[in-house]
Amino acid sequence: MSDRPRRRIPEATVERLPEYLRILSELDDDLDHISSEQLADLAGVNAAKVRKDLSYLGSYGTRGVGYEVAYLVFQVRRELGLTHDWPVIIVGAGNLGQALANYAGFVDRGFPVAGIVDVDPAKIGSVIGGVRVRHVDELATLVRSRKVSIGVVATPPGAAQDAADLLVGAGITSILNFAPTVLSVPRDVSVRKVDLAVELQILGFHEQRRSVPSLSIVLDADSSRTASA
Amino acid sequence: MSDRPRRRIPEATVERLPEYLRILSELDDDLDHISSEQLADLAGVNAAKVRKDLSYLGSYGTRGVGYEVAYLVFQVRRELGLTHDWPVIIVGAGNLGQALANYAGFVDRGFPVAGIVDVDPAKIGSVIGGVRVRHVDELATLVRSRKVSIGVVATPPGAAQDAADLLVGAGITSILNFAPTVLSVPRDVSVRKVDLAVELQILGFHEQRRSVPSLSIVLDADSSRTASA
DNA sequence: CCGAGTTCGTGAATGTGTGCACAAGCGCGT
DNA sequence: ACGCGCTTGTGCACACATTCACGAACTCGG
Repeated sequence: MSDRPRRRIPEATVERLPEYLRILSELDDDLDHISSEQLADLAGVNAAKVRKDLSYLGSYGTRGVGYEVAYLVFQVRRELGLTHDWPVIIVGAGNLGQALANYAGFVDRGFPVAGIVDVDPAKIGSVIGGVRVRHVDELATLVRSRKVSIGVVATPPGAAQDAADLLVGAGITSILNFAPTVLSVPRDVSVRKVDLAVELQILGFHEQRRSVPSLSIVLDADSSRTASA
Repeated sequence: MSDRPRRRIPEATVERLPEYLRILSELDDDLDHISSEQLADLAGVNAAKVRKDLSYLGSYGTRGVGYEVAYLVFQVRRELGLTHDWPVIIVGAGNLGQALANYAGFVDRGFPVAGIVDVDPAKIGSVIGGVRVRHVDELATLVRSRKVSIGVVATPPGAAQDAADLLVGAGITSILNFAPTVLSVPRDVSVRKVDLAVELQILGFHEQRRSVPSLSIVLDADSSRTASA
């Protein structure tokens, strides 16, 4: 109850912790300890990185033994703020919004869908993933009554900024944006963006490089981004 | 025709170029030049970064004037390998696979869906986004006949590694993985992963930090990740 | 043709992330 | 009780990324 090391955790580490957590959660129950090397293999990174990442949480490993899985899971969850669920609200019930609402991975990992809203009367009332689609006018009410702090923007690009404004107005402080648009929000609101086409374009870049090693020798191994376990 | 500076482009820059490209493509036609500062505002980054990023492509700006939009678009597209389309194949016709196939942003930005495959007989034959769902056995044939080099894994986690193996076996060299699983692939295959729940967990982490500024003062401004345009 | 104003391109400084390599600590067998 | 083998935790060096700051190059008005 008393301890809280509270070191500052590097952003790069924060982005890897969820992956470690997923892997640890899926391990066989009869495996009670895991070494940094085993975890590293499963996560497709190197062992030193795993140790350094975990060391930011405190010294939860035992030399010569490894990390106790159950305890480590608990610590990572605590650090990520997963001691309780974080309800999310989805704006936009199009293809993507529907897929997201149906995606079991959300609720499984602590992010139940508290609501879906849209402007299209044809969609309102239909039930997706167990949640009824409501009119966007009810957004603020929903956010407040369900104590939602995370919003997901799954609208067409043209409506994304409006959606963000609505979310911010309703008191949302974190936004996950799937629209190919840069959102403008107050500084104290966090935004993460996932642009599917951007991911493909990055792959396309490397793909193209691959076929033109002509000049500039082949000093471009690019072994990062690939895994081996 | 002759020139090709071919400097090595940093990965961080590669990840931003698609965003610049999108913004530039959406600009008014009557705007023929743009300054690094304007572009930076639109992209939510700082101007020096834009200039440095663009400088890796060569010196395509004019001091005192800015960058000629049309020419810059051309150069960025060339650098990203977008001089021609890159057909993609989607494995998995579930909610996410369907949403992806329906997503106009793919074809609009040069990544037409050459095929969708699944194992479920109930799904095979249905048409999504103008493409008919085929049996996964036809994957290799499709890949080869349509010269597909990019695969998208949109299967449940348990089937993701099998899907990746099939893609690699068929000759795919880049994979975009939406399944919450670490894929193991030969070193010469590029993999990018998008895990929706991970994104939420990262937001959750910051969300939780927000509510506990108690100790450790408030030295955590975290102004990155937000934009202002 | 010159000077004021603008904007690029980039060297240098700073900040962040990675990975090696090794001392310190733990468990187990004898 | 002790030594051996294993694994963590971390200092350090290097690589990568960001930002500043300023000279160079351009436009335009007079």
